[in-house]
Amino acid sequence: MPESTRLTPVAVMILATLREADMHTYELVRLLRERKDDRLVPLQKGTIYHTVARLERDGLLAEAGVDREGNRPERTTYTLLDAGRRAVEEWVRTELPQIERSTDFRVALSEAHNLERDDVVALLDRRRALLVASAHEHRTGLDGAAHRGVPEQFMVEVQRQAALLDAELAWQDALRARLADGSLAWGPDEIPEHFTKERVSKETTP
Amino acid sequence: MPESTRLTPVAVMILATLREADMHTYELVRLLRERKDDRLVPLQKGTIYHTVARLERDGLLAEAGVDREGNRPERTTYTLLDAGRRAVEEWVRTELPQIERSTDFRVALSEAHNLERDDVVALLDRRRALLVASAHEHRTGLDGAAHRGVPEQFMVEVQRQAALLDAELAWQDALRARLADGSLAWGPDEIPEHFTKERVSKETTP
DNA sequence: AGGCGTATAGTCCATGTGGACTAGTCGAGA
DNA sequence: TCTCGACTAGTCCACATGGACTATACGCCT
Repeated sequence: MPESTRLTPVAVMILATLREADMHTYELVRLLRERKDDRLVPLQKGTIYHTVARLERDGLLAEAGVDREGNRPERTTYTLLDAGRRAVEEWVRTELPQIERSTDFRVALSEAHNLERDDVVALLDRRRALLVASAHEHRTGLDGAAHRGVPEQFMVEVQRQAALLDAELAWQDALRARLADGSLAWGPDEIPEHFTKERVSKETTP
Repeated sequence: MPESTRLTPVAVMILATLREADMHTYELVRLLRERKDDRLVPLQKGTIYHTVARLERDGLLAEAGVDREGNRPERTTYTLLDAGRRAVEEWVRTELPQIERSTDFRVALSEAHNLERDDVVALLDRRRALLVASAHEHRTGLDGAAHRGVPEQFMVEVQRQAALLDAELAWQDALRARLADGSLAWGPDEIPEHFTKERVSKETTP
């Protein structure tokens, strides 16, 4: 019943962040903004509070107690459930091979390190097929339009898309190669441990 | 009072289409889908009906009478008002120089032919500055991360963005050049007239 | 002639999102 | 010491979107 409703990119970011440590909602907001994750998706407070509530309702995360610091309003700390952990992985697996909805893909790429190297390579291969097909479709569309005498000014956006698809393909092939030959460190096992500790503590205890 | 609320991409497409001819909502749906404009933005019926209602409320378009063909349910035909015409132009002027929110930009680019050549060139120049700045920011961000020992696997998405920014810059410079030296026909005056007539009639009388 | 599928035309509700608003607390300066 | 502004933490409402649902009419096959 949980993974029936599709996750939003914001939801994925929240779950992925909770993977690192339990925290309360306001801290999520701060942390995500500090890390500039709003460069991918606009992170409004309202949205984040709503999303956390939904995720709790759907059993992907749960309250882990209420604490109050000093005299401030008490705040509810949340923890990631197993279902949540799995949901992130599944979402990445779904979105990583996609080519449309590019912000979903960017988020998926940002969270791809939650998956194993081989997994990612396979997903990128599927994506590659779509990229090639789409580039081809754009080219034939442009040719057809040219033949039918469609003025070029109406095709400018399509031309751009074709150009960017080429660039994307080149970039992705380079990434895939580095993943396949092992020259790019990947996954939790290959994170230098000094960095693992640093990650959360640095921002949560300023 | 009208242009206070920002237009959505769907709204812009609707207004731009009404520029060509008056039509009723269902026809808008069909036409936009036939032209594959849903490649830019998902075009749901619900969304379009709602959007048209909003646009009417805001005085950007208006009823142009109700007709019934044969015995079919009667349908309301809408016409574009002057405020609507201006709103499209303004929207394009706002979104064309932007670099984030890339689907807005793609729509703006698709509708850029509603603006004059020089206008577009100037807007693209403003956009170019942002592209250059963003590319630079990404590069320094990557350098900084490398120095601080951030594992590369966390920076993959940023690397991609940097690569795509380069490609975008190259594409845009090429377009700008063709606009500036006149080698790309632009604007309503430079559409071959056989095509102008063809455009609406072909799809509305099948 | 009757029935079935598809096209036409549109409504409605659940979900998601963004911005405005509330309200208490801490720190710095007049 | 009082006040003002900024930070903390969160609620609430209006708007946008998507999908399901309704209902009639037309064309085609049998």
